[in-house]
Amino acid sequence: MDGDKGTSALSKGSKTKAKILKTALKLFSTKGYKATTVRDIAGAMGVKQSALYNHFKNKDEILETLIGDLTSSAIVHLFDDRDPHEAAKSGKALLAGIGTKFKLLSFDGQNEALYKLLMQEMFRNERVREIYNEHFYQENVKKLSTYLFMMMQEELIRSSDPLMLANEFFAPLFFYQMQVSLLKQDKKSTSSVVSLFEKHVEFFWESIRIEKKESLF
Amino acid sequence: MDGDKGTSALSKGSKTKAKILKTALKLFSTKGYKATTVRDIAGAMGVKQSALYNHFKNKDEILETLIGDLTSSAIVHLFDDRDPHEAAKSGKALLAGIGTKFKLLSFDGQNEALYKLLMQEMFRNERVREIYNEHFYQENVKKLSTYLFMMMQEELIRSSDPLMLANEFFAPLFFYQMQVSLLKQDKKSTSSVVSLFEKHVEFFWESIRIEKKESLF
DNA sequence: AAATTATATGAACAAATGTTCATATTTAAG
DNA sequence: CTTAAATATGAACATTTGTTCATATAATTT
Repeated sequence: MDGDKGTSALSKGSKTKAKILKTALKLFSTKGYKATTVRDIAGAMGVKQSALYNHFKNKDEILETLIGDLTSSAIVHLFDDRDPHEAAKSGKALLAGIGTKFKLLSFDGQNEALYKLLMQEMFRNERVREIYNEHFYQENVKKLSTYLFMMMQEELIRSSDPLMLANEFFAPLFFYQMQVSLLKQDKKSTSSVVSLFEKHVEFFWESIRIEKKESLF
Repeated sequence: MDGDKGTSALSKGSKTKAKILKTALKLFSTKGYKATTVRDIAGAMGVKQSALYNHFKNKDEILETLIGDLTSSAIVHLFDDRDPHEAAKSGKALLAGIGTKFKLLSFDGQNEALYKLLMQEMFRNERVREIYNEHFYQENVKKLSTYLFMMMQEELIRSSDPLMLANEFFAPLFFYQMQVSLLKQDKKSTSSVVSLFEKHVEFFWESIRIEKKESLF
């Protein structure tokens, strides 16, 4: 019934369902859930409103489905699941990778829409808040803090509160992602913000790294 | 007609108008603008819906007024207007002051509601986006970067890109403010985030300050 | 106290919106 | 080709929602 995306032999049915979700996401993220009507969604895909009810029980179920998809979205899976110890040893490269991932996600249309939906619904929908907090925030910050802790043990970075550091690394990336999203909405240039992603990684790393001992000289 | 707030001799009329705005802000920030009905607002203040139309042309005008108030809100005036040179000389104390201000604002009910309204409407209302960008973001970051530039000249902090630094200082404060707002919504403990405000200032300052020359020894 | 102004009420309306359903049309299976 | 299942349509519905307005009540001024 579901799953199996990417298969070209999909029954037309599930293709339509996917189209509804895609269209709804675009509209929800632009106008907000409440301000988007069932007619808007149907109209945008060249179909009458009643057709949607063959695929979803009601409007709420469309939102629920999108919210459910959030959990498997790219924005909640920041880390490749490679060996943690190896990852930690790579030091700055690991952080640079995360920075780049954030930057790229800012420019991925699908992710951008999900991000905007998240930001708008978070404040009025407890379930969205829960997903944001557990999957998007907590999970990533915790994972990051364990990496940072390992880096401390490897004496790559100075010893301090890993959770604090993880937050300090995470927060600006989140913020810059928001800035990109806002600028793009008005078709303004994003170049100044884009450079901030890299500058952040650089600045952060310089703040925590242990200067190589001049024992070589 | 307007202005003159704080005067106890206010005509009852403007008191009602203020009450409408206060109630509407509370509801808008909780349920979102579109999901809040005129009946909701009237009901919350124990009055019939039609009464509101003696004070505002329509529902939109209530939102417009609240948005207009954003400009004069505390969240856009982070800096006391004391002498810039004096402020810059105070170094870390200046940053600590801003950090504290952010923290306090997170726990001010009025500000919290405005913040939530801002966050929700920003993505679908161009005017809100403009106010956020110009008054809340740009203005503060620019001001902060001039302070940081002065600190560089005073050799209090290391020389680098002031605008980048300003963003790096600003972003986590913004993020932590959001976190507090979300946690409070579910009546969860905010203590861990609260400490992050101070830790951020500490971490940031340690990252940029120039270690006192050991010329004294 | 009378008159004027400001504010509140109740009832009503039109438009918008989510939803249903009987029927038509398309697609897939036997 | 026939049949069965899936999907789309048009029309209608019950609510919800923003708004208006004539009238009532309260407050302020003269």
